[in-house]
Amino acid sequence: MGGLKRSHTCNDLRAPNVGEEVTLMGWVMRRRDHGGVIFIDLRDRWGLTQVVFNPVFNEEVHEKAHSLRSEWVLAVRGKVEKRPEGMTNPNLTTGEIEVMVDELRILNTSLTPPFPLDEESEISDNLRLKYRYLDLRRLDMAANLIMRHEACQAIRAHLNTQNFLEVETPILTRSTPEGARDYLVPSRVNPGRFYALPQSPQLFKQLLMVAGMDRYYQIVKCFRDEDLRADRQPEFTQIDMELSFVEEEDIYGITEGMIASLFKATRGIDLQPPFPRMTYAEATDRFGTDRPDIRFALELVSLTDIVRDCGFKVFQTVAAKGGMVKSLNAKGCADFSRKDLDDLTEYVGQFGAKGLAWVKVKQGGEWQSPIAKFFTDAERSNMATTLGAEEGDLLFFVADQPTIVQQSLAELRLELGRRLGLVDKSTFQFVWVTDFPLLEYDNDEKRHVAVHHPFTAAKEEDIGLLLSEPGKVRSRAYDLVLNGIEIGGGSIRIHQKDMQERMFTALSISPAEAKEKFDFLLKALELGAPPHGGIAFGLDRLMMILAGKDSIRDVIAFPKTQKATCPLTEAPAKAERKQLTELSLRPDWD
RNA sequence: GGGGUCGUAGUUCAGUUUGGUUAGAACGCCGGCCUGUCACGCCGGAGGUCGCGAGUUCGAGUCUCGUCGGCCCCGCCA
Repeated sequence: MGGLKRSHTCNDLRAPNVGEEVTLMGWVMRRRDHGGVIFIDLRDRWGLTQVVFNPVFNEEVHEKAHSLRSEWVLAVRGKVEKRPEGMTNPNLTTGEIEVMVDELRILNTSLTPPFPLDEESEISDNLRLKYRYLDLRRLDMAANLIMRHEACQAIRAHLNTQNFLEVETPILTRSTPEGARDYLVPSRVNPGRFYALPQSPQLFKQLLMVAGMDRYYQIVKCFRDEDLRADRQPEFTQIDMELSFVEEEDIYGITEGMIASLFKATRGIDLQPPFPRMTYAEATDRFGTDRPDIRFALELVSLTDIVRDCGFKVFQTVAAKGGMVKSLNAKGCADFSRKDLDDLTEYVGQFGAKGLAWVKVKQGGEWQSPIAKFFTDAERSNMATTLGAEEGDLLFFVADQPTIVQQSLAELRLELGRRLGLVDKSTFQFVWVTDFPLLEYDNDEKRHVAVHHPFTAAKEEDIGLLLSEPGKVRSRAYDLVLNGIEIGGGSIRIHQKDMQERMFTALSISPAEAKEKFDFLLKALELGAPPHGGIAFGLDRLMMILAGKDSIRDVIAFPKTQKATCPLTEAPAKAERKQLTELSLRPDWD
């Protein structure tokens, strides 16, 4: 750097610095060459400072500055000057000053970048990821990483005051059944054996409780080999916590404090814990989902009992066969066009709904609807009352098996919320969802599987039902939902060996299989395991929401494409034959 | 595994509906002019494997089939 030493960043200098001699280093963001005076916006991670090359001030340096181009790396030494009257830039934090350059060092040149590095241009994801180091040089992307750093700092600071211990757990571990597909790593020294990358540090953090660590946390990578989404990457980061001698209320309190300090540190927002709570049963009943967006109403209304004996065969049959008829009232939407209704019908179709019945409530409460004629006056009036229907409203109905009704109406509700502008994007609405079912029946596997995971404790009063009516047992699991997005979940764990064995039985995991795969856990549970529980948060999703982005890729430095590739490194790549042989792998491809 | 959508200059896009002369625009880039700009301005210029491969046709950016890739979604994600 030619003996120059940086004195300030590009977001440091203000009016009080006028007169100081400073040295800045950074990238050429933009140049405005007037033939005479030349302006350069110099950029670093912190911001922009306008540096000026004036031939009257220093002719030699001005001459040299003509060659400067986008993204060249510079060191400039000069004097901070107050901008002339009327020339300040209120859009820049450094807009009151500029640096009159007396010495210019070109630290590196740059090819013309493959895409503009401003904040406005929308570049295709492929190109952004291929040149991610350029993409991240953009100030808005840098801001995301900076905010993520601040979030991690706030989390650590808060948990440290609460007597937590940060402990690392293995990345090379063993596959456990249930849950997502594992990433496998072959073992060279143990031919035919494989490590699995952790889907979460679940068992290790429980073992840390058995070890007496009492309060553990870790900001840790987790791996799941499943298909990607805007909010799902194959490797993602969890804020993982576990606590001993606690029950649900302790977890809620600790994490509400942590989330509050996180929001304060990153966005300056004062949240008001405690967050509202809702049981799983209530959430699915009112919103059709276990992650309700409570920023707007438009709740689902059950009509199953009302239409059980009605004249409309579709509804009647569904009700008779144990299905469900639910509805929602889109207030004031009776002016929706035929196309709107067709679009929405198609929309709910992708969630399995075979149709979307609708009613437009006209003058005097009269029904305009293809299905109006199937109902008696009394039935219509009964439904209208239940739905609070008024003139100008649009009523939607879905009749099917419960899972389809709930999901399609939950999604229809969100879609209507978006279309009608019901969502206040500036608010953060948290809700704890509690009392999840412990188990659900899996039609493919022909057995019950854990809704949360196999180490989740059942509610005391439901334990008796574990083997007789497993589907009715409620668990001590909880999720934290923010604006309709699941940002975290956890549970109070099973801490006694016999209870864990009964759980495996309920899951149709044989004692032999349990011994083979979970012997280490069962042993630990009979060697003084304390009562414990915990929770884990999706850091990427939290940051996505805090940064106001639609994809977690925007808050991850080097994310992967939807096909789980990295355009920058071109991972995954082919392996050398020799490497595979060393791993005792004999591929039958190529 | 499935559905949708996009792929044209370095970038972002128009052109594809209804096949037809030399594929356009803006920004960027290159050159010239310019001493107060801040998305500087003005003048000029260069720049194209229309993702790839077959096919239909006198003729394909445009139609058909296949294929590759980006994105969104369903399934999947304890």
